[in-house]
Amino acid sequence: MLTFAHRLIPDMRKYRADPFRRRRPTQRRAQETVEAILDAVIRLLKRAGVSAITTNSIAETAGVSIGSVYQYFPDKRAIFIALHERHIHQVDKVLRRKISESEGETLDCLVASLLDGMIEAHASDPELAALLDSEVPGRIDRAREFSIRLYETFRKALAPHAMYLGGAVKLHVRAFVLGNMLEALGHAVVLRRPHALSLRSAKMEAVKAILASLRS
Amino acid sequence: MLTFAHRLIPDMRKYRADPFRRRRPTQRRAQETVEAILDAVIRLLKRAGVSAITTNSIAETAGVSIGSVYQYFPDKRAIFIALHERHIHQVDKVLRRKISESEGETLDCLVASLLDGMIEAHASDPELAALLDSEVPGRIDRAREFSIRLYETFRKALAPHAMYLGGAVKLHVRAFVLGNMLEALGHAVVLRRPHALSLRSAKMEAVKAILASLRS
Amino acid sequence: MLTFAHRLIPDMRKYRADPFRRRRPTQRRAQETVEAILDAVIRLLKRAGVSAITTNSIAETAGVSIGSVYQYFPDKRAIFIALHERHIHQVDKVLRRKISESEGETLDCLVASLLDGMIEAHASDPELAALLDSEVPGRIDRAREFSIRLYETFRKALAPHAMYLGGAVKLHVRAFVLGNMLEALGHAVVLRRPHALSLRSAKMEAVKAILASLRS
Amino acid sequence: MLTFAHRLIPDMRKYRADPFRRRRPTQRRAQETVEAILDAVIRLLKRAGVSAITTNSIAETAGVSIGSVYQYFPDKRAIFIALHERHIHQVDKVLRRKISESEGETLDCLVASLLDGMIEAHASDPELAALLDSEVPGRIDRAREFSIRLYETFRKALAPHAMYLGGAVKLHVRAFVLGNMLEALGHAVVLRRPHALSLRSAKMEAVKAILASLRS
DNA sequence: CATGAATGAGTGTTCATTCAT
DNA sequence: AATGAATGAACACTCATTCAT
Repeated sequence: MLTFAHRLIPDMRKYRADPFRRRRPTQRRAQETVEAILDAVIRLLKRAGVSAITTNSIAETAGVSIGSVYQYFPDKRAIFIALHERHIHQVDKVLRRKISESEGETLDCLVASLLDGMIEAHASDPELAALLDSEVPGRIDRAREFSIRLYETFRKALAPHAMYLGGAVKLHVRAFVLGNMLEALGHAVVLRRPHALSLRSAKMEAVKAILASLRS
Repeated sequence: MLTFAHRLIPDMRKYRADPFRRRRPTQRRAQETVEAILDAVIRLLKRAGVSAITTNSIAETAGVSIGSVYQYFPDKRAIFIALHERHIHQVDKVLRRKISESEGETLDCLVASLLDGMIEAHASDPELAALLDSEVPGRIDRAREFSIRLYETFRKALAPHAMYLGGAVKLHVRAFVLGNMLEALGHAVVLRRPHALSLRSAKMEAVKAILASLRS
Repeated sequence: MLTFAHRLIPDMRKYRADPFRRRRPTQRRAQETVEAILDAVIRLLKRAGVSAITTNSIAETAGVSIGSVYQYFPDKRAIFIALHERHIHQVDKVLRRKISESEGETLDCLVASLLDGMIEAHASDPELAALLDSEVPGRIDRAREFSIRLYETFRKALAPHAMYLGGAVKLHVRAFVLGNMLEALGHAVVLRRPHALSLRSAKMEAVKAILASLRS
Repeated sequence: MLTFAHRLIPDMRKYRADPFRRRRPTQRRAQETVEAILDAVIRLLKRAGVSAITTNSIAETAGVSIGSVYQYFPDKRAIFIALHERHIHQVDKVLRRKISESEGETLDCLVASLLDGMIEAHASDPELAALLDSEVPGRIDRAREFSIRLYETFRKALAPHAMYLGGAVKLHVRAFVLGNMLEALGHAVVLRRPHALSLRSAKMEAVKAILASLRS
C-alpha cells in the first residue's frame, strides 16, 4: 500500500482565502506551539518522507495533543502551507537583509551577496530545501506568487546600478532574469552540483554568469 | 495480510532496482495500457489535483480494471514515478534532437534552439509541467540524477564552441551553468513570467542572458 | 500503501512477544470493549463461519467503530488469537477449580471432576468449541504450548494419588496420558458421540477408561 | 494486512452435495494433475501457511495453469476439502491394513498395531498433520463423519476379542473409546509429547493405557 | 484551552474466478 | 482440453478529524 500524505487532504478550494490558521497566535505561548508543530513536520519529513507524516505523528513529535494541532490549523494541508510560508518568509528576510547590506556597494557586490543569501537559506539544510521543493504538497500557488513578488524587490535593488546594465533592456526584465538565475543557481549550487565541482568554484562561476547576463 | 508498522515507511528497497513495473510491456497492447494509465493520471491531476487521485479512479479513467493497473505497476507510487520518468524521457528526447539539429550552427543558434526545446517541452502543457514539478510525489532522486546526466549531454554540445567561450573556465562548469539556466529560465519563461512580459521577449532575454554568462 | 510482498507472509515477528494487543486494557471500559469484540467474533462465527468474518463486520456487531477495533488489536489475526487465548484461559480456570475442589477426595473423584470440567467447558457451547477447534486460524503454536503447560498442572493434581497408580511409571507420563485422554474424550463425548450413546453413559465410560489407564 | 485464505471462499452451502470436483478424473493424466495440485497445496502450506495460499500460487507450484485447477475443482474450498479427504483416505487405508494384518493375533497386538498405524500416518509428516489438523479450513463436517465411520471399523476389529474385554460394556462403546484414544494419543505422541518423553516410551505407555481402558 | 479516545469514510491492494483464445 | 490475461468485488487497515471530558 502506499498512501500519500496528501491523500486525505480534503478540498483544495478551501485554501483560496487566507485563514490558514484558525486563530492568529497572538500569545507567545501559542506562537511557540505553532513553531513546535512546524519543526515536528520537518523532523518527520527527514526521518521518513512526506508519505509517512500523519497529523497524529506531528502532534506526538511536537509534544502536543492532536487537539492542539487542530486549534492552530484547520487541517493537515494548512500545516504544509504554513511550512512553505515560513520558508519563503525566511528566504525573503535573508534577501532583504543582503540588499540593505549591499547598499552603496558595487553591482558585483550586490549579486555576490544575494547569491550568498540564497545559498545560505538552502545550504544550511539542503535536505530540507530539496524536500520542501519537490515533495511537500501545497507549494504551487504560493511559490509563483512569491517569485513574482520578489521581482519587484530585485528591481528596486538593481535601480541604482541601472547605468551599468546593458543598454536598452528594461529594469523589470533584468529583475526577472536576476530572480530566476539566483533561485536556479542558488538551488543548483547546493543541490545539483556535479561531484567534481567545489562549492566555492560553483559559487564564483554562478556570480560571474549572473553578472554577465545582467550586463549583456 | 499482516502489514503494518512498515506501512508507514515506504519499502524503498522496492525502488532500488529498476522494475518499476511488474511486467515490462513488450506487447503493443500492454504498452498501450501503460500509456492509458499514465494519461489517466494526467487527466485526473488536472481535474482535481494529486490528493484526489485514487488507484481506482486511475483505472476507471484509463478504461481498464484496477487489477490490470496492478499488473503493470507494483503500487501507486510506481505510477507516479513512471509518469516522471516518461516526462524526463520526453524532455531528454527533445533536447537531444535540438542538439543534433544545431550541429554546425553557431553557439547562439544552439542556445536558442535548446531553450526553445525546453520551453516546448513545458509550454505545450504548462499546467502539467507545474504539477509534475511541485505536486507529484516521487520526484526527488530521479530528478537529481537526470539533471546531472544532462550536464554531460550539454558538455558535448558545447565542445565545438569551446573557443568562443570565456577563456579559462572548464567546459563541465559551463555545462553545469548552461543546464541550470536552461531549466530555470525555461520553466520561468513559461510558468513565472510577470504579466507585463511577453513570451517572445522573455525568450529573447533569456537567450541573451544565457549566452552572456557562457561567454563571461 | 506500502505493503507488499510481505503481505503474503504474515510477519510472524509481530507475534513472538506478547503484545497481541496495542494497548493493554487497564480501564474497565477498555476491557469491556475487548470483550465485546471477542463476543462479536463468536456471534459471527456461529452465524456464518470464519470465512464470512470481516473486520468491519466485527466492529459493527460489537457496536464499536472499526477504528476502535484497531486500537486494541494490531490486526485481524490478533483478534482470533485473543479469542483462542480467552478460551484457553477459561478452560484453564475451570480445570484448576475442579482440581482444588477435589482436594482430599479419591482419584475417581478427581478424574470424574476433571472430565466434567472439560465437558462443561465445551458442552456449554459445543458449536463454538468445534469451531474454535478446527476452523479459527492462529491456533497452532499456542495450543501446543497450552497442552504442555497443562501436563504440569495435572502432574501436581495426581501427586497425592501416586500410590494408587500403576507401579513403575513416572508421574509426568501419567500426566501426559491423563491430559490427552481428558481432552480427547472431553471433546469426543460432546462432539463426536455416536447417536446411540447418551451423554451420561459416554461420560461414565470415559471416566472408567481414564481411570483404568491411569492405574494400568 | 492479514488476509485469510478462507476469506474469499464463497458460499458454504455449495458444499452440502457431493460434486467436490467438476469432473471425476477418469484419465490417468487427469488424476496426476489432481495429485499435483494437492501436493502443491502441501508444499505451500509448509512454506508459508494457509494464509499465503492463493489459487494462482497453487497452480504455479503445481505446474499447471490456473484454468486447469478450475477444471478439476469448482473453487478454492474444494481443494482444501479434497486434501482432507485424501488424508482421511490414507489414514483409513493404513488402519484397515493394520487390522487385517492383526487378524488372529492378540488384543495387545491389535492395539499396538493400530496405534502404530495412527502414528505412522502422522509421524511421517508431523508438520503437515498439525497443519491439516488446525489450520486448513473445511475439516469440520468431514472429520466428524469420518470419526463416526471409523467406530464401525473398530467395532468389527474388536469383535473377536470381545471375551477379553470388561464384562457388561457394549462393543460399540468400546469402539468409541478405542477410536478416540487412538486418535488422541496418536496425535499427542507425535505432536504434543513433552520433551522429556521419548517416542518409544510414549508409544508404549499409550498402548498400555488404551488396553487398560478397553479391559476396564 | 488542552486532551486523546473514538470515529468511519475512504484507500490501496489482493485474489478467486471467468472466458476469449 | 489448456491457457493465463483480465476482471472487479471485497477486504484489511489508516488516519484526518471531532468532541466529550
